[in-house]
Amino acid sequence: MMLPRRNLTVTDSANSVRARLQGMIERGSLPVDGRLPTERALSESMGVGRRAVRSALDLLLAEGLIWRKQGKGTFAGQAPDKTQVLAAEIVGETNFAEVLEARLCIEPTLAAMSARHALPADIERMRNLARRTVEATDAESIELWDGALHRLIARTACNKPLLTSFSMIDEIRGNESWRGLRSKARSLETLKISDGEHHAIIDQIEAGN
Amino acid sequence: MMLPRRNLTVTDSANSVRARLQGMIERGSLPVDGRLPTERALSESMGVGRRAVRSALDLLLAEGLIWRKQGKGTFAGQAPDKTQVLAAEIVGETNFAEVLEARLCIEPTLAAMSARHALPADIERMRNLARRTVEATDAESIELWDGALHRLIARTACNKPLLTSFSMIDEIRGNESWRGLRSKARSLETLKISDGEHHAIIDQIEAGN
DNA sequence: GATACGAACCAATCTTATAATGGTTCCATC
DNA sequence: GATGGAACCATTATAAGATTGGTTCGTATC
Repeated sequence: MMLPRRNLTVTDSANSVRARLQGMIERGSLPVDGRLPTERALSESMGVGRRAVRSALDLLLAEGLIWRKQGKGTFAGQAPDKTQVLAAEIVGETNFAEVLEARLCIEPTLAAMSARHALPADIERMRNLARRTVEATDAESIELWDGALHRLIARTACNKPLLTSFSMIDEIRGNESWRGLRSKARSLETLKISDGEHHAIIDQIEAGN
Repeated sequence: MMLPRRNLTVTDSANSVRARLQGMIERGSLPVDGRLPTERALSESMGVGRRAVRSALDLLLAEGLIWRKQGKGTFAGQAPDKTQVLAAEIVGETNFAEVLEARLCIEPTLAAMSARHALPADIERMRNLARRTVEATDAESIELWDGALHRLIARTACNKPLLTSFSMIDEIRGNESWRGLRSKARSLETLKISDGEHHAIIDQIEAGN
């Protein structure tokens, strides 16, 4: 093992740690709650400084693979949102048209905010999700990838109140009892917001508009 | 098993306690959180048994004047709903600028929806609230009436998901810890959205735009 | 004998103190 | 300049004790 190039110093040890952590995450060798070892524990077990561990975690955080909370810990996956209960309460007091209206109010703003905050890596992931959406064949897969794209845009908008609102509305929309309505709405939606429009939106976000 | 005619007998001392408690509530001689003394304290201070106190509280509970929670206490008014809980959860994960952005996203849409659903009586109430807002002198009153106007517009929009989002964001905005920031934001806001603009908005809603 | 009071207990919550964790800064070393 | 180590800060978790509403039982007083 030789590493003569000291140029890549920042990414050198940190990226090694990142790779090992990513392996742990993807191997699923974590507690059920997805909790990672503490930074100090990782620093000791991997024989590197805590700074390198934090750099690695910063990378994983930017990739959306983990989330952290001071005083709580580091966890794989996405931060939990407590919007389910609220959504379940509302789902009986509204209808599908209202939910569509609400989405049309919030999502364009989220996209505009995302344009101001999204990182190149985020754009890359958006394009991947848009590609998976158009490549998907069955209705369930389309909904899965399309939903992931919308959630990614919402998350990269960096506005917690609006993100929570979006999550809640998205929870309502995803309600099981509206499966039939969703498929009908999707056929309308795919006519209007086709794959090309998806990429057009992402282009706008990338351009910062 | 046992529910004979305790109703009549208990009402004697219990009803007396109920009256005194109702007086306390309506007189406003309670802490800001509306907390009532504990059952044991009331029992001692009023010279009756704890059972009588509980009967009195049961009556007030049935009347909707108080709410209770085991291990927590007895409080005047209504129990906080889930949007308040959700708002309290995310108030620590956001900042004032984000809340302002979120409001600017949702409120214009709510006004537009209100224009499609508001009744003449609603318009009348809006004008009243706008008048009270401009007539108010101290900052606290302005905030009170202005908030009521915005909530009325949100309610008359007839869109439950968006109304819930608005309520949640409004709860965050009203957070106690941001009192100073709010007064600063208000001075900016009153410059832009003056009383004239309030009425202009209401005019638009009345016209159905 | 019915009712009310006091006491005790239970379950949920609050309060407080302590420990743990992420976030940050500083310093010594290479 | 980068790395590792240490210390400190702010937030959260955890555990123990106190508080509070919910419940039951025994006794006394009428």
